[in-house]
Amino acid sequence: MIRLHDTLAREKRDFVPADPTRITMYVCGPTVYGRAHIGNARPAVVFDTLARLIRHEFGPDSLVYARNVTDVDDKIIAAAEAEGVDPSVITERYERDYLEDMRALGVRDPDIAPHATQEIGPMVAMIERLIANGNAYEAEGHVLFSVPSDPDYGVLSRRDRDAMVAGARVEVAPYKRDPADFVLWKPSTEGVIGWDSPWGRGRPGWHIECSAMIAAHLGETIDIHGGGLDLIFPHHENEIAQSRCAHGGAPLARYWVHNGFVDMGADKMSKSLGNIVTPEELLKSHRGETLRLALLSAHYRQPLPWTESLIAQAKATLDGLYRKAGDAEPGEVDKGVLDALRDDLNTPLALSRLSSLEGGALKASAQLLGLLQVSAADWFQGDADARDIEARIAERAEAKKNRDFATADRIRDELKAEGIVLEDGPGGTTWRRE
RNA sequence: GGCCCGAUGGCGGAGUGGUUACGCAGAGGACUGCAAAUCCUUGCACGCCGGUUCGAUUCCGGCUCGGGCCUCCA
Repeated sequence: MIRLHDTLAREKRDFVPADPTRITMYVCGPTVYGRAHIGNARPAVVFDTLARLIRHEFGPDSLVYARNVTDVDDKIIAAAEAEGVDPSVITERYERDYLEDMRALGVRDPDIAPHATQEIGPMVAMIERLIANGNAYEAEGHVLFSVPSDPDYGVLSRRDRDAMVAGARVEVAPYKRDPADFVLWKPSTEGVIGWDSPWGRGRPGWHIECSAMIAAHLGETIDIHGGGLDLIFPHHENEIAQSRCAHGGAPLARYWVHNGFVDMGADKMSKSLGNIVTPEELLKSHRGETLRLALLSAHYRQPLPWTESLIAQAKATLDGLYRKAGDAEPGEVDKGVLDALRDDLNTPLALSRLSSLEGGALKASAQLLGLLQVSAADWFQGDADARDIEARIAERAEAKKNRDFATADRIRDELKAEGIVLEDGPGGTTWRRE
């Protein structure tokens, strides 16, 4: 039995899917206007790990995992204008980069990757239904969701309308009937990306994208909806309102799962704060599994301070695990690891269990976490020039045989300077990348 | 101001009403020509003040500090 912390209930609940043969999970994916940072990677890694666990528990074909791509957005439009190119140039480039980065972190592609620009029809249809139901209205080319029309608005973030309005830090547009109302459709001026609609040429608001794509691909009520903590309000709150009002009150998701932030120093990492570090940069000097282990080293709901020391610890831990696993074939997944993961995806506890395992059980258990995915030889030696290194090791062995330790040590030091570490064992000398 | 979350040893980080997390780093030893790796041993903790209790790091209240959200945000 898997237990998950449900943000709506603010407590851990037994995870009982509506249909165990078709479990549905939706996670808010990237808005592709720039390179992903390591904070963006956390939900991708966390929910990838959850997907692996669900498939292990319920069967390989039990889960339908959707992660969207937001490829129409004001930031994308701005980036395209800045470069003087079509928005699709921007979105295609950064989606490709995103997938490359995530794959390097051992994140499997989701089953479905809906793109906002490909789903305009369902969005328009949902907006029409909301208008018909009295939950939305047209004003000056915009369509707005009427927050006062939904008495349950605010259940996820637990805030009442007065609090939301009082703290609002953005000017209230004059066409809004209520300051809390949010945009479902907005007009596009000439030359800006847009689609024809009953309300004129325009483009969808951010929140309706997810609601419409979830309904189109997964159904009115899904099992798990995931994303970062900062999406609780307003994004997920608005999704709930739209979907529930469009679907006769059917709940949008049965479990709401939110990951904490990756912190830089005292602050969260974000593009607007300008304190980001990207997988692209990190992957130049660290392997993807190292970064993945670092991201899994804290519980997913806890903040994770990102430091050089964290990465170094992850690397050292992984070296040790690869040594212990050796060339073993994956065996049975350890029960302690499973129990830790079943308890609200307690990856730090699962990782601590790994250190007590070896061989096939270690390999199988680590692979459930997306770790130890390559052979030990690949991990330790990788693409280093084996033939050259073997030749120099032979040279050193000859020197050692002649008790010419000065030469032997010189060769060892030279290799060390190239990032190759030698280890003399009873069966001879082995080598690995640092 | 409102809502929410956190505070554990040098670092990361679980967990628990009463006995050891675990990992990384460090120290000592074994092994080694010297190292590395490995093995053995080892030191270091539960923000503050109250309360409940035979007993609290663990439960409750308050406080302090830190973080997040309050319509850009994973």
